[in-house]
Amino acid sequence: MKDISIEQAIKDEQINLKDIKSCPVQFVLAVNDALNVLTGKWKLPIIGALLFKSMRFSEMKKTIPKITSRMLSKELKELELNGVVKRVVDDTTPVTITYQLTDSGMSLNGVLDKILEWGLGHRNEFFSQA
Amino acid sequence: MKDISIEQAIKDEQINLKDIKSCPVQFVLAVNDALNVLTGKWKLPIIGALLFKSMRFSEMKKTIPKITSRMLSKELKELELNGVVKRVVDDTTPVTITYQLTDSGMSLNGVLDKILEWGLGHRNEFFSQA
DNA sequence: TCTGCAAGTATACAAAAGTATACTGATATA
DNA sequence: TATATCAGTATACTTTTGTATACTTGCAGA
Repeated sequence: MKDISIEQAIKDEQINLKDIKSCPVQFVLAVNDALNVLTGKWKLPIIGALLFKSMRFSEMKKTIPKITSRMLSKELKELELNGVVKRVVDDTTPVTITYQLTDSGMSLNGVLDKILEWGLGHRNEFFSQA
Repeated sequence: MKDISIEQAIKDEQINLKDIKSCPVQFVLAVNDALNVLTGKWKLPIIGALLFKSMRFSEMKKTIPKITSRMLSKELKELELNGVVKRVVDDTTPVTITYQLTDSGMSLNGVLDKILEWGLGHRNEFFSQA
């Protein structure tokens, strides 16, 4: 068997996603990446805001209810470090700083759709039997 | 406009998932449900184990490296409360207790696939440019 | 009777995540 | 000159999460 990447193997359907949930390190790492990007009290509101449109720090503070400067700053740094958010410095006077999602960040939209779908289905099932 | 459920509206494509990420309470709650079920250090290992097969407490302890009784117990209770895990008491002597995923729990498989997919794509993009 | 498993509980502690509040330094506007 | 905005930092504190370790009750087998 040729030595190809996991991603290629998946594309080629040599590996079927459903059958390997309990498996290799790379997969665990990938899932963890995704969950780290999504968890904590403020990640979702921040990503949600930026999915709507790119914004400046102060605008985000107004948009996201109850968030403090400290948390917004902290979370934005983390998201930037994880390659989900881009901090763009525009060379006006005074400088304008804009936060926007990277391509990866944008593609979280699909993940969130799936999560939302599950959540709605789950609530239906759960509350109908309870 | 008739008064129909949100889920129906989505099915009927009167609402498009992409356009309402920053919107109604029900949606925020649903996404939160899903994330609560997935976050914390041990939720994923536990769900992963149970996706593989139903298990008893002691078997889970052996299967999941480093988890303590306290954490396993705590997390299982929470997952049960959230309708993701079922605790089945089998009336043998002595009684046998088995943990298994509910239908909702099983359907997390699809969500995890999507998350995994994003994680792999993200790692690719991220490490190729760094 | 002694040992050990099963399915946890109890207590104490450490570390991570989040909150509250005040402050900066540079620029812009009244 | 006084005030306000922007893009954050700094410090101290509380809450939530997770760890370590020991213990419990009921039964089974040697």
